[in-house]
Amino acid sequence: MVWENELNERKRTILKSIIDNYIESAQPVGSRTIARKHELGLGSATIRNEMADLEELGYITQPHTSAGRIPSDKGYRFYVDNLMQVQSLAQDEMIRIRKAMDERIEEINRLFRKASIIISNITGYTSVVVSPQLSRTRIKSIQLLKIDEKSILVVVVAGGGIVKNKLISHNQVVEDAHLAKLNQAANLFLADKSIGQLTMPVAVDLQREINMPAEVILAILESVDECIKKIETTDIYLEGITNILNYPEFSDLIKAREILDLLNEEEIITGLVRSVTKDKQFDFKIGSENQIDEMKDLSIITTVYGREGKDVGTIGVIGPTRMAYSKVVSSIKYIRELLNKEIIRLFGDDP
Amino acid sequence: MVWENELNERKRTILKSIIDNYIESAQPVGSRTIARKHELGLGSATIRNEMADLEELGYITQPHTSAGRIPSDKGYRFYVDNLMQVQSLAQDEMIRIRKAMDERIEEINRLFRKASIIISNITGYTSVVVSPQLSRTRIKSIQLLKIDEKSILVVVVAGGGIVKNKLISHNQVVEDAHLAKLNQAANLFLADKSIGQLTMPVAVDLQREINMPAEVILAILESVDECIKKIETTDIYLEGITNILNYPEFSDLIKAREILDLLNEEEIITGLVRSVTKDKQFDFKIGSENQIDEMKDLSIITTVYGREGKDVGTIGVIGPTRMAYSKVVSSIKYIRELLNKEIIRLFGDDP
DNA sequence: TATTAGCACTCAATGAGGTAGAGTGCTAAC
DNA sequence: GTTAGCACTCTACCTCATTGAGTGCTAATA
Repeated sequence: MVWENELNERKRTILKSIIDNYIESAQPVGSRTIARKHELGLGSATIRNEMADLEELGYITQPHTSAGRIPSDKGYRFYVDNLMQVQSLAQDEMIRIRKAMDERIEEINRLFRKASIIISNITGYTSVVVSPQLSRTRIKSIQLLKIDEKSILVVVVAGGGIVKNKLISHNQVVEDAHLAKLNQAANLFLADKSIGQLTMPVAVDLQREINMPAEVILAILESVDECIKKIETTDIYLEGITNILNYPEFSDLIKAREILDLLNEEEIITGLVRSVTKDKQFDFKIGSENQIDEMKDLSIITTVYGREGKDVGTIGVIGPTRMAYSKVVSSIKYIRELLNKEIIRLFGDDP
Repeated sequence: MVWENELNERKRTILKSIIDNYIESAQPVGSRTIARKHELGLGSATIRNEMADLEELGYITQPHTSAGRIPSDKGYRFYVDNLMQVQSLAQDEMIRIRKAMDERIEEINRLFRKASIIISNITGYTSVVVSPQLSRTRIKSIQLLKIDEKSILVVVVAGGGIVKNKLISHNQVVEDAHLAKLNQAANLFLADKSIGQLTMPVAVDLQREINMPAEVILAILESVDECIKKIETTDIYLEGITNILNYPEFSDLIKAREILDLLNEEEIITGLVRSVTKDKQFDFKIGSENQIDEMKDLSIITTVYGREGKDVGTIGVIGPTRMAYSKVVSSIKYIRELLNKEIIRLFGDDP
């Protein structure tokens, strides 16, 4: 791994300068550029020597002999770990974000989508928001409704305005009293947290009490389970996918298409994003650190949001490895703050 | 418009040959190619003369003096109206589609998504499915559920497994009896088809009967209305958006991005697709026939599906003007057939 | 010993010139 | 009416030379 003290102060300054420059210009950075720009009082030759060292250590590379240097993944890694300065957002950007978030949203899913859109707008990259994984302790109520003679609607309600339902059709007439009984049973199982273990025997037991075919009972209970699973499933909100086409590193059509297709695979993205981020920390996955080959020129920055320790979701940005890391971090930080406020407003003091 | 008899038999044959060729090769088609390929017994010079005529009439154009000809929008229009031969799908493709559609789906929305995916897979273009606009006569039941002391869930169920709901929070304790009354009232309004006209006065009227604040009553009735509106709203399922990157005419990054962004604007696509298609007919919008400027190199083929005369949705394909029109038509035809069967299975004999 | 000026060298990018080939339009002959 | 033939046009492609940014190395300097 990166040996923290491998680089003296001067090398760090030069590396930072190279990376900052490259992030902005997308062009390999030469020694003269650094000498001129940065007031180090050093000549370009000295910087050339340092750059040769940095290259040997693997922090930067040369596209070809007579070009400047570009950061390697290792270089970016050192940058985000040690060099990057994160300033807070400019006042006008904060205002812009606040304005966009202003509208009161009562459905939590729409809130996530909105947050995602704002992030991609502000950063210019692709944004990703993964909803928190809600535990079933969050479920408030289960209801079975008779829609007509031959169909029953299962409704499961959780905190935060989340409602899932499933309609079941059968060819048995179900009596109201029986349905009420089943309703009770389902809620009981829920309290028990054991609804996941519903099996045929349980249904047979119930059947003794209420005069309904075991299949119908089973179908109903399975639907309840399905709704609960839906609540427990995380949703993913990706926005600004086509933004990556704005960056010169993806001007190759074939590569661009590959990446767009990848970003459209929600499961893959979910896998990539589900990081083991510690509370409030930012997690960086730079280029090839994302195992997947197609991601070798992309970085992902993620962090968690939500009420501490309880149900946390992930929020992040996907962009080229040459990403404005500090800008992205400060943007996410600010949006997370607003998002958390909204979540608390919506979920209130639920367990 | 196109003067139907402007073209004699030979010109038609040549035009068809040019277009078929161009659709396949994406290369301008020269006179020799036509002379060689097509057994017309004509020399290339004769065909050159005919092509000059066709160009003057506006059916084909030349990218530059020494290139072959490519069809103009007018040429494509004549092609789809008069020349195109639609054969039925190859046996193995039918099997492929049937296999993909095989899984029994109970939720109509998932059915539409699946159909959309299959179309884009089979054709290689972007597919679009717009769900039918359901009229409120289709609504089966409205239910108001008390979730806890301070929240009420509105559930509206329509045919085809469609369920919409909305959760309302308030700071009034609502009694069960009152809720039941409200429930009745909502269903009454529904039968009346006048729920759209709910206004404050109505709520005040209701308030006389049941002891609840007018705001709460109004909020509930408004939510009912909102759910009904959601049911009446069409959904759109776009798949295979990135497919257009496969075609050489969009190898220009800037143009590609423009088109991808356009395709991501669901409202615009809905507008484009909502055609005045007559029953069962296919509707072609070729290139600049789609008013929108960014669409000038794209064509849209749409048709309707669903139970005749009742609630029809739109199904279609968006691709380059150089599209395999006949292949697309036969694919859509076949998928529509399967889709209709499923719809009848799901909706049964509802009104 | 650290720094730097100077210089030879490398390589991508750019542009000019030249060629090949696909295709056309026109003319004259069939 | 059809077509062979030919001059012409234009793009695509190749090659070659030039430019300029940037490097590494060496020798001189502080």
